[in-house]
Parts: sequence; C-alpha cells; structure tokens
Amino acid sequence: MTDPATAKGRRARGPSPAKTAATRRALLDAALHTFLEYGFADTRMSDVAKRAGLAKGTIYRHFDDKTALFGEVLRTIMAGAAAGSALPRPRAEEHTGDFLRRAVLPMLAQLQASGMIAVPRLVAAEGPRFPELAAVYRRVAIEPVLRIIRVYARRAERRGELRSEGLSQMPILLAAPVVVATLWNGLFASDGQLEVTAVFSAWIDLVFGNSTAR
Amino acid sequence: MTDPATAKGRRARGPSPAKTAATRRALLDAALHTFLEYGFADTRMSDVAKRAGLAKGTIYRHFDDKTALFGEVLRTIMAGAAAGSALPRPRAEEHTGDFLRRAVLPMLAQLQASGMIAVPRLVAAEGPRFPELAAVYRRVAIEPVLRIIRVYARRAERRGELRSEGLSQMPILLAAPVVVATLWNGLFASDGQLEVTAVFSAWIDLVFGNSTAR
DNA sequence: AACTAAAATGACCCGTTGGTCACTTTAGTC
DNA sequence: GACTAAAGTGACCAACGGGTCATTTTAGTT
Repeated sequence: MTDPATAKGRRARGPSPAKTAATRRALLDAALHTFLEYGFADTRMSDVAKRAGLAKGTIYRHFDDKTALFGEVLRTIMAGAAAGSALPRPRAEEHTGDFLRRAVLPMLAQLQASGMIAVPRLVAAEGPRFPELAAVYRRVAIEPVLRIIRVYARRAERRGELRSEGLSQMPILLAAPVVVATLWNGLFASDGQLEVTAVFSAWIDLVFGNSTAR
Repeated sequence: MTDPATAKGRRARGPSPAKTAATRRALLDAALHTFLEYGFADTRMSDVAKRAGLAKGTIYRHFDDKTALFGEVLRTIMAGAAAGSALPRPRAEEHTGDFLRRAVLPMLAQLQASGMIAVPRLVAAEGPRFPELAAVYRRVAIEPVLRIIRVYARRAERRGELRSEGLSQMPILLAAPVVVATLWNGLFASDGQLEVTAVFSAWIDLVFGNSTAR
C-alpha cells in the first residue's frame, strides 16, 4: 500500500509499536480479570487501569469506551481459544466414551487451571445486555463446539453406543453439565466447589456406560 | 402481646392493612419483571415504581433499599415455588424415565408459561454479587430439587435402568440440560429458542432410553 | 543534545440514579 | 363532616463513576 519509506518515516518519533501493543495487552488482561470478578456493571474503569499499572485515561487511548473494552476482551479470548484448540482423533475401534474422556478431560483441566473456564459464565451473565456480542460468541465459540460434539455423537450412534439418537440432534446435552458446574462454582465460590472434570466424567459414565463395567 | 383493643385502636385510622399488602405485592411483581428483563444493575427504581403504577418514594416505604427489594423478590419467588410443588409418585412398575417425563414435563411447561423459568438465570447472573442470597437460593430451591432427583436416581439405579451409579451421586446432571436451555433462551432471545421440554425429553431418552424403543 | 510525535497522565466535568423528606392524599373512626 | 394516622408523592440532593483534555513523559531520529 504505502511505500516502506513513508511508513518508516511516519513512525520516525515516539515509542515503538511493540510497546503500544504491550500496553493494549496489559489492559485487556486486567480488564478480563476484573470483568470476571465483578461483572460488567461493577467493574470500575479506574480499577482496570490500576490493575494494569496505568492511568484511567490511558484506557481511552486504546478503546472507545467501556463497552468496546468489554467487547475486545471477549473477542481476544475467543481468538485465543480458537487458536489453541486441537482435538485428537478417536482410534479406529475406540469406544466414543473413552475417546471423549481422553480428549476432553485434559482440556477441561487446562481451562480450569487458566481460569478461562469462567468465561461462559461471564457471557451468560452479561450476554442479554450485549446481544451482538452474544451472537458473536455463539458463532465463534459455541457453534464450533456443538459441531464437533455432533460429529462424535453421530459416530457413537452409528456404533450403537447410545440409547437414543438424541445427542446428535441436541449436542448441547453433552456440554450442559460442564456449563452448569461452572455456574455452580461461580455462585458458591466458597463452599462445595464442583470438580468440573469429575462432573464430566460422571456424565460420560451415565450416557456411554462406565468404562470398567461396560 | 398487645391487647386487641390497643391493636385495634392503633390501626384505627388510615388505609387498611390489606391495601398495604396489595401495594407491596404490586411492587414485588413489578420488581421481579424488571429485574428479569434488565438485571440488577440496569434496573431503575423509578422504572419499578412506574411499572407498579406508583411513585419512586413509595418503594422506600416498603423496602429499605434496592438490594433489600431484590432480596425480597427472590425470597417471595422461592416461597411461592416451594408452596406449589407437588410431584406425583411413580406407579409400582413404572419405568423411571416414563415417570420423570410424566411428572416433570408439565411442570416445566408451566414454569415456562409463567415466566418463572427465567429465575435461575437471574440468580446465576446476579448471585456472585449477593452471596448470602445465592446461599439462600441454594438451600431453599436447589438442594430440595437435588434431593428429589436423588430419590428417583436411586430408584432407577436399583431397578437397573441406568448405565452407571453416577446420577444419585451427582443429581445436578439431571437438572443441567434444563438450566442450560434456559440460559440459552435468555442469551439468544430472538433467534433459535430451545423448547425446554424438548431438551429435557431428549435427555431422558439419552439416559434412560427412548420410551418407544426400550 | 535537541527535536518531536506518540503515549500516558489524572484532575476535572457532568449526567445518571439511588435515596430523602416535607408535603399531599386516602380512608377508617367518631 | 371533622379528625388523624398511615400511605403515597415527586422535587430535590449528593455521590458515584464514565469519559475528557490540557499537560507531561517517553523514546526514536538526526
């Protein structure tokens, strides 16, 4: 587009673009954690700035307003999640229940460790006030997951591993227990946390049969 | 305590207590619907008043502040729900899956028709900011439901209808699909609503087996 | 070292809204 | 119909917090 000389000359003075990007990242990270902890309404722009070690005004050099910041936070998260998703394939004769355990449990553990597992809860809580964002989240995060579930639901149905054909038509059933466990943990933070992996495992047992006593 | 004459004399002038109670009910009802639609933070006290056909100041003659109003709304809902819950019993040889369909589906349909099915979503969204309320909700609404689920999960396990013993240990698995469907409907209000009863029915099929082809 | 453009700052502004209270209206009692 | 206690009212207040912008700091260039 513009020739290199112009581009170089244009950026002749002032801090490097890398530094700018780093500031932006710091703000997004601080915002994510603050939003997760307090929700949108109870998040103070000044708190986000403080957490990032910056002044409130700085936020507005990178984002139009609070809503835009929230949107960028979610967009960034989704982009990162999409990048880091690489599901293994089931082995030829592997029982689909075993495969799901093998594939999904480590992923859940990682999500839990990184704190990212709370994101769906944030979306569920704030989504109604940001319908466009909810729609993006659905398209970018939810639908792909449902599509994958549908693939393996079909496989399990083909192999006669399930008691009904319902799962491929309603793939959300497979994800529901994980979502609810996450909500639970957000609601009752202090007392009686649910181990998300244990919930999922019990769910697989119930639907596909316990692996030991199949 | 106080003798009747005193009590009567004390209330000798001014509007009747019945009228007061009606006002209170109108406010609670208006508040419930406004909270359900906008959430706690985006609910304006003036809007609640307007919806109830009263002035804002009137709210403060019945409730200490916004938080107290929210709490009373939830407490009232819970009391009402607890009162109106009468589950039938399974017939002697009835398959537990059939029984659950028979017992739960009408209840879900009724909850959906009355709009009360959105309450869990409200609690999930606002709960983290009101931990005591979340705890009350858990004790009054969630735990009783889980207890009932556990009873029928045990029955099903005893009768060999399930593929694992997990359900009685993790009764939340039964409720999860309904909760998630409700969240979904709140998030994507305009497009692709889920029929909660259909979701529950598919769940039963998957876990207990389809009633036609058992 | 001087220069300067971009980045960062934070005191300030101002709209919004929860909550107050002096006043008005309502409805039982005598 | 006069009396009065409770219910209801809505203009008003104060605080809070999102967003602005004149000023200062930073760092690449010459």
